[in-house]
Amino acid sequence: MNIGEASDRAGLPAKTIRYYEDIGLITPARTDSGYRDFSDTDLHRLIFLGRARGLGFTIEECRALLQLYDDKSRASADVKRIAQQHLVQIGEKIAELEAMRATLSDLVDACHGDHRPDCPILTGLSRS
Amino acid sequence: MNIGEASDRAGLPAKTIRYYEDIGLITPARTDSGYRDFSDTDLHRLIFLGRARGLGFTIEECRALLQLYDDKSRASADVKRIAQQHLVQIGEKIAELEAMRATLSDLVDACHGDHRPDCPILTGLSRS
DNA sequence: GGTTGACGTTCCAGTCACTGGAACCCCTAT
DNA sequence: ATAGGGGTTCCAGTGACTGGAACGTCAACC
Repeated sequence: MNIGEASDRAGLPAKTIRYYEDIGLITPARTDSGYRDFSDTDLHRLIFLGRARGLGFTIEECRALLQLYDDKSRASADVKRIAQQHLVQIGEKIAELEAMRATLSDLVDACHGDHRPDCPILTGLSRS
Repeated sequence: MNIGEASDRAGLPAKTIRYYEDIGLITPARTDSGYRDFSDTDLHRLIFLGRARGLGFTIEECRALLQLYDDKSRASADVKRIAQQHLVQIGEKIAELEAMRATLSDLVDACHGDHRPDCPILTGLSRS
């Protein structure tokens, strides 16, 4: 199949697929005229990439996961370790955002939000 | 004060401060020899920027907030609106990360994590 | 067989918010 | 005079794409 169909079926923009080839995550075949020709295996890798990226894995983590995916003798523990590290990172990010939300929420609550120029949000942001 | 002291007192890398000048968020004076010369007002703006960025406001949001900060006749409602929009965005991001965490957590739980090659995480990522 | 239009190709530049590094200048102390 | 620790500019790179230009290919229709 060519890139349009692969794009539809994997749910990834064609641009992104070309980019993934550029950085060596996939290596689709080529037709005589130079069109990319995606096999089912290529498609599966693209779907895999879409999911893993959707779960917030970085490209390099995806590369590592794909290597494990290809490696028939991998230990599932290797995969689990990567996934668990990533879970920790997600947790940290959530905590960070929740701290932001709490701080900003306090500032917003303190702001009367009318036409007067006095604003606790700006004061809160600038106090040293 | 020159950039090193401003950097220390604002808690921002000198590189970042130069960048902020580049994109017009601050315009410190210059000495005869070309060194940047930060006033207290400049420092306050830097602190303001550091806080706002720390709360996840984008540079353009910071620019808008700084304009409101400078505008003696602003309405606090304008500031509140920006902050509330940002709160919504933070909430969305948290929800997204929590969905990721749930999915990935399920996959990790399903993985026995031993030396065997069979791995539910990889299977889960590739199933279409 | 010619034309149209959708699809494909490559390559370059831009995004966002910095960050690193090179090459150079200035200031103070010894 | 020199050494060092500042400062300066400018260019390039990050991550993960995305937009656009300029061009090639394919299938369908007349």
